Amino acid sequence: MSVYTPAEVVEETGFSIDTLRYYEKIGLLERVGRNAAGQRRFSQEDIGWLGTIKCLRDTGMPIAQMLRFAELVRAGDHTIPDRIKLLEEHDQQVQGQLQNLVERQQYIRNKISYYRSVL
Amino acid sequence: MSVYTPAEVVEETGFSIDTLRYYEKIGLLERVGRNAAGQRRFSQEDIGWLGTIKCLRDTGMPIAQMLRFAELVRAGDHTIPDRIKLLEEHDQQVQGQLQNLVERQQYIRNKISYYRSVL
DNA sequence: GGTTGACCTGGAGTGGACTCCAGGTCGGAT
DNA sequence: ATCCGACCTGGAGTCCACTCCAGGTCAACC
Repeated sequence: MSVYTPAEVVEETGFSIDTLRYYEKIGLLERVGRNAAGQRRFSQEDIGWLGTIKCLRDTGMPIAQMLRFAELVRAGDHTIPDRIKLLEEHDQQVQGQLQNLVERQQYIRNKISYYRSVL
Repeated sequence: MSVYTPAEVVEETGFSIDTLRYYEKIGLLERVGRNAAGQRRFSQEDIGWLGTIKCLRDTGMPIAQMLRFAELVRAGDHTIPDRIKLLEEHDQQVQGQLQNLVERQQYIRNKISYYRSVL
């Protein structure tokens, strides 16, 4: 049952230590365990959860919604249908981002082509 | 040579009137023409530029960089190579976003599948 | 036994991009 | 005439997601 120091978690997750503390403060991360000196020692589970958080965050989910998701996770297995719903909505949202991005990228590329053509 | 009222531009571009004023204030939009009463009357060119702005903004370009681009455009045709460079860098950046999004989406979908499997 | 360096806390500050507000001007409809 | 709605200005306020700071603890290496 390995534990991780803050520095290791920073290394592994890409979150800054300030962000980790912030996430704990707002309850996105449940109270992390401490050693005798009061320093954080993250569990394997924490790391896993942070991976999920990172994925949701990097796909543009606002913190408020991640908090809702965190609450569902904590509330137990009976919330799984709600979690599916939340993730599916987010997936739709990501799908929209993707479509939008592809379209816009085309516009940018056309613009570049145009610029090239007038050189 | 048609002109557009603020309300029409809001309608056409999707920017709010406050955002339009803000963009003009910071110089992202060149001083827009006014009628006798001092009200804005946007030109066809303004609309075109706003389309470009919208595309760049919606693909995540920060305002500071859009400002640099605006300056290049204003500086004349000799900056076209620089504009190409800027847009290509941005295109790369968009490409990165896309790849990232696709990967993360897979993770989310796997998570959904997992949740479905435990129901 | 003194100096690092990694960590702690609560709370303040930052940056980016808007968004809102008070107080005012027009021109047209009732 | 007056009322309304669309617009104006300069400047203040908001929101989000961090990020930084001051002042402190602890363990370990030299």
